[in-house]
Amino acid sequence: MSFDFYKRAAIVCRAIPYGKAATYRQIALLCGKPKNARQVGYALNRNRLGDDIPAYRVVNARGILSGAAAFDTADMQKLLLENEGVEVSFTPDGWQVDLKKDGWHNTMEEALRFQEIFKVQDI
DNA sequence: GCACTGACGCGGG
DNA sequence: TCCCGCGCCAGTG
Repeated sequence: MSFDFYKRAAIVCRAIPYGKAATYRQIALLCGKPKNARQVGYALNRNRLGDDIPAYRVVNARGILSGAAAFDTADMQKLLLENEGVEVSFTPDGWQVDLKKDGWHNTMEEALRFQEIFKVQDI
Protein backbone atom coordinates (compact mmCIF):
# COMPACT_ATOMS: atom_id res chain seq x y z
CA MET A 1 0.00 0.00 0.00
CA SER A 2 1.53 3.28 -1.10
CA PHE A 3 -0.53 5.28 1.35
CA ASP A 4 -3.08 4.83 4.09
CA PHE A 5 -6.40 4.68 2.28
CA TYR A 6 -8.42 4.54 5.49
CA LYS A 7 -6.85 7.65 6.99
CA ARG A 8 -7.68 9.48 3.78
CA ALA A 9 -11.21 8.11 3.81
CA ALA A 10 -11.71 9.35 7.36
CA ILE A 11 -10.63 12.86 6.37
CA VAL A 12 -12.89 12.93 3.33
CA CYS A 13 -15.91 11.58 5.22
CA ARG A 14 -15.52 14.17 7.96
CA ALA A 15 -15.57 16.83 5.22
CA ILE A 16 -18.99 15.87 3.88
CA PRO A 17 -21.08 19.01 4.49
CA TYR A 18 -24.04 19.07 6.87
CA GLY A 19 -27.21 18.29 4.97
CA LYS A 20 -25.43 16.57 2.09
CA ALA A 21 -24.92 12.94 1.04
CA ALA A 22 -21.85 11.48 -0.67
CA THR A 23 -21.37 8.19 -2.51
CA TYR A 24 -18.87 5.39 -1.82
CA ARG A 25 -17.38 5.87 -5.26
CA GLN A 26 -17.00 9.61 -4.61
CA ILE A 27 -15.11 9.05 -1.36
CA ALA A 28 -12.81 6.52 -3.05
CA LEU A 29 -12.19 8.97 -5.90
CA LEU A 30 -11.26 11.80 -3.55
CA CYS A 31 -8.91 9.43 -1.74
CA GLY A 32 -7.07 8.78 -4.98
CA LYS A 33 -8.31 5.20 -5.43
CA PRO A 34 -11.30 5.34 -7.83
CA LYS A 35 -11.77 1.58 -7.76
CA ASN A 36 -11.93 1.23 -4.00
CA ALA A 37 -15.62 2.00 -3.39
CA ARG A 38 -16.01 -1.39 -1.71
CA GLN A 39 -13.23 -0.59 0.73
CA VAL A 40 -15.07 2.58 1.73
CA GLY A 41 -18.08 0.47 2.59
CA TYR A 42 -15.89 -1.98 4.45
CA ALA A 43 -14.30 0.84 6.41
CA LEU A 44 -17.59 2.42 7.41
CA ASN A 45 -18.89 -0.92 8.58
CA ARG A 46 -18.35 -1.27 12.34
CA ASN A 47 -16.96 2.28 12.57
CA ARG A 48 -13.47 1.34 11.44
CA LEU A 49 -12.67 4.97 10.70
CA GLY A 50 -13.56 6.22 14.16
CA ASP A 51 -16.60 7.38 16.09
CA ASP A 52 -16.69 10.91 14.74
CA ILE A 53 -17.44 9.85 11.17
CA PRO A 54 -20.83 10.86 9.70
CA ALA A 55 -21.25 7.46 8.03
CA TYR A 56 -24.96 8.08 7.56
CA ARG A 57 -24.14 10.69 4.91
CA VAL A 58 -22.66 8.01 2.66
CA VAL A 59 -24.94 6.21 0.20
CA ASN A 60 -24.47 4.17 -2.97
CA ALA A 61 -24.32 5.53 -6.52
CA ARG A 62 -28.11 5.58 -6.86
CA GLY A 63 -28.67 7.34 -3.55
CA ILE A 64 -29.96 4.24 -1.76
CA LEU A 65 -29.30 4.04 1.99
CA SER A 66 -27.27 0.99 2.92
CA GLY A 67 -29.56 -0.16 5.67
CA ALA A 68 -29.32 -1.13 9.28
CA ALA A 69 -25.88 -2.78 9.34
CA ALA A 70 -23.92 -0.29 11.41
CA PHE A 71 -26.81 1.63 12.95
CA ASP A 72 -28.77 0.90 16.08
CA THR A 73 -32.13 0.68 14.37
CA ALA A 74 -33.23 0.06 10.80
CA ASP A 75 -34.35 3.63 10.14
CA MET A 76 -31.61 5.41 12.12
CA GLN A 77 -29.75 6.51 8.99
CA LYS A 78 -32.95 7.88 7.48
CA LEU A 79 -33.79 9.80 10.65
CA LEU A 80 -30.30 11.31 10.94
CA LEU A 81 -30.44 12.53 7.34
CA GLU A 82 -33.94 13.96 7.67
CA ASN A 83 -32.80 15.74 10.82
CA GLU A 84 -30.33 17.62 8.60
CA GLY A 85 -33.01 18.55 6.11
CA VAL A 86 -32.23 15.84 3.59
CA GLU A 87 -35.27 14.53 1.77
CA VAL A 88 -35.48 10.75 2.04
CA SER A 89 -38.09 8.95 -0.04
CA PHE A 90 -39.27 5.36 -0.05
CA THR A 91 -38.62 3.18 -3.09
CA PRO A 92 -38.97 -0.58 -3.68
CA ASP A 93 -35.19 -0.80 -3.27
CA GLY A 94 -35.16 1.04 0.05
CA TRP A 95 -34.88 4.57 1.38
CA GLN A 96 -33.36 6.92 -1.13
CA VAL A 97 -31.96 10.46 -1.21
CA ASP A 98 -32.10 12.72 -4.26
CA LEU A 99 -28.45 13.11 -5.18
CA LYS A 100 -29.31 15.83 -7.68
CA LYS A 101 -30.68 17.93 -4.85
CA ASP A 102 -28.85 16.80 -1.69
CA GLY A 103 -25.73 15.17 -3.14
CA TRP A 104 -22.28 16.55 -2.31
CA HIS A 105 -21.13 18.02 -5.61
CA ASN A 106 -17.39 18.46 -5.43
CA THR A 107 -15.60 21.28 -7.17
CA MET A 108 -12.21 20.68 -8.76
CA GLU A 109 -10.71 23.01 -6.17
CA GLU A 110 -12.17 20.87 -3.40
CA ALA A 111 -10.63 17.72 -4.87
CA LEU A 112 -7.24 19.37 -5.24
CA ARG A 113 -7.39 20.65 -1.67
CA PHE A 114 -7.68 17.07 -0.40
CA GLN A 115 -4.64 16.05 -2.41
CA GLU A 116 -2.74 18.88 -0.76
CA ILE A 117 -3.87 17.83 2.71
CA PHE A 118 -2.74 14.25 2.04
CA LYS A 119 0.58 15.49 0.77
CA VAL A 120 1.22 17.68 3.80
CA GLN A 121 0.19 14.95 6.23
CA ASP A 122 2.10 12.35 4.21
CA ILE A 123 -0.74 9.80 4.05
C1' DG B 1 -1.11 -18.92 -0.95
C1' DC B 2 -6.05 -19.88 -1.96
C1' DA B 3 -10.86 -19.02 -1.86
C1' DC B 4 -14.52 -16.43 -0.49
C1' DT B 5 -16.77 -12.15 1.02
C1' DG B 6 -18.85 -7.54 0.73
C1' DA B 7 -22.43 -0.33 3.47
C1' DC B 8 -19.96 -1.07 -4.54
C1' DG B 9 -20.17 0.36 -9.70
C1' DC B 10 -20.22 0.11 -14.62
C1' DG B 11 -21.40 -1.32 -19.27
C1' DG B 12 -24.11 -4.00 -22.38
C1' DG B 13 -28.43 -5.70 -23.84
C1' DT C 1 -34.46 3.09 -18.14
C1' DC C 2 -34.17 -1.12 -16.00
C1' DC C 3 -31.76 -5.53 -15.18
C1' DC C 4 -28.09 -8.49 -14.97
C1' DG C 5 -23.38 -10.06 -15.15
C1' DC C 6 -18.90 -9.14 -14.26
C1' DG C 7 -15.02 -6.46 -12.49
C1' DC C 8 -13.04 -4.65 -8.59
C1' DC C 9 -9.73 -5.24 -4.27
C1' DA C 10 -8.63 -5.28 0.84
C1' DG C 11 -9.85 -8.40 4.67
C1' DT C 12 -10.50 -12.71 6.60
C1' DG C 13 -10.16 -17.70 7.63
